[in-house]
Amino acid sequence: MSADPEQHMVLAVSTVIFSLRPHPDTGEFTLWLPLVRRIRDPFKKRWALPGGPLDNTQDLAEAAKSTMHRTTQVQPRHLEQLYAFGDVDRSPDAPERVVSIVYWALVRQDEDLQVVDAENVEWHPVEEIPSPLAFDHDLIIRYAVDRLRAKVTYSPIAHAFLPEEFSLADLRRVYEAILNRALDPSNFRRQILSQGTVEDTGRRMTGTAHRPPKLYRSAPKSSRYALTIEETP
Amino acid sequence: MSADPEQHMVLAVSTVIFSLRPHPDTGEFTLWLPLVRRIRDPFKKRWALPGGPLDNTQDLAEAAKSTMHRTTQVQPRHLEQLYAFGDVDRSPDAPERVVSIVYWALVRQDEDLQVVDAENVEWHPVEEIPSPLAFDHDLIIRYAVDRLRAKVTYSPIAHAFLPEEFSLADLRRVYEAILNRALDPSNFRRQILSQGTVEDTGRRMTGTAHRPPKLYRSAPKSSRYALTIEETP
DNA sequence: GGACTTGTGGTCAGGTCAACCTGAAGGTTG
DNA sequence: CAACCTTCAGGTTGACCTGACCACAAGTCC
Repeated sequence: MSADPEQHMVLAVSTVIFSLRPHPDTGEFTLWLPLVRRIRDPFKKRWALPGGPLDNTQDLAEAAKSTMHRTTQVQPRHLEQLYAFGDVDRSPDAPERVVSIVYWALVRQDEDLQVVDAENVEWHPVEEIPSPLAFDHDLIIRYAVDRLRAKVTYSPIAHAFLPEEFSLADLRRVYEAILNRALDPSNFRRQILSQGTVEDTGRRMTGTAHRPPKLYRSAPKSSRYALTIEETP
Repeated sequence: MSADPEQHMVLAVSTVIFSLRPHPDTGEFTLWLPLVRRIRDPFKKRWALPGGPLDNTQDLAEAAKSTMHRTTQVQPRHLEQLYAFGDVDRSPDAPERVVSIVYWALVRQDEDLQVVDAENVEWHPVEEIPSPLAFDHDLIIRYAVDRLRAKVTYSPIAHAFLPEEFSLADLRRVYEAILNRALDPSNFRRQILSQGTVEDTGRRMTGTAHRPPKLYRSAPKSSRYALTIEETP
């Protein structure tokens, strides 16, 4: 247990990095995220979220970004603070008490492809996490997925998964992967267009085996929200 | 400035405590919150949110609750983590870097009335905050109010302001105070009843100068949300 | 009793959303 | 080449939600 008053306290940053890739078996798009295999106790050899102690010269979001880049070489597209986890007993057997400020991020599909798995870093489909993870990281991931699902329904963050230009069907497949259910193409189209978060590029995709779809880009954000603390690098 | 790598880092808890009281001038209900006058540098004599360093043996929420009780004698009814503020330059002139995990809470009207203002603690209407506050506390309050406004529209937290039994008009006045606009009594009634968060006690208020309203109590929470990290003491 | 105030219940028009339908525009296949 | 298949693009319909408004209920106050 960790209730020794004399014990050292550590402030750390953990990161949940979402990417979108086809599942190797089914070919369906699903969420993936990188895990790091721990090489020391506690939880030696268990998988864990990328993270590290907070550097005294970095803002929290900076620290999250550099942790992400250091472990996975990705540049997050959407970055947002999730929660601060700090229960006393969340790191049993650890020599020190750890308070983790968790950030979650979305990375773009095309950038993601350049990624080569480093040693002790592996990407996993979010429904096939090698549980139990170290610490309370299973809980953190569940919470992050819930937040992503909720947020995608009222905020245009899904664009962050896609490259510069995309068809509405691409965007719909992103939503379907996140929400894990099929969406009516026609209704989806109407909703997205009505909210004004995408704009027509005037061009169409070529080489499709069917009617070529229009290409869109995400519209420059109008300041929709009065106040936002989220960072979007 | 605070970018000295050798500098000490402190993990603190700050709290935004919302209460509902009539405004002394207009008699309209508005949000109030307690502030503490700082007695030492930095920001000596400025008003600040109640808070304190995180004790090594306490969970974050516990620490928030004990800070609230210590400074204001209130027992929060709804308690929720707001955000972790940790930019390097948020405490200029402070001898150490401070990362603050902020909680916000709602306290019940009737409990609130027992409160006697301690020295250096004062309650203020939320639109009449004595700005500028210490540190980034103005920003924190704005953020907390935004969150409260948003949350009240999709979650039955407003009940936390009211005593055990209340009329729908009482509840409506709470919503009106938070959202800062008038609501149609009839439509409000329909919405609240349809969401099933209150139940009829079978009794009516007495001694009113008009038709006596029914009394309701808040319904036992069904597990509406799949996953919640919020604490409601 | 009559005026007044607030609670309670209902109607109605407009908007939103999911389910469904139809045609357009390409490639694919015999 | 012609028939066909797939996906995009756009429209229609009905269920439901919401806000504005109306009418009555049930007390107190003068």
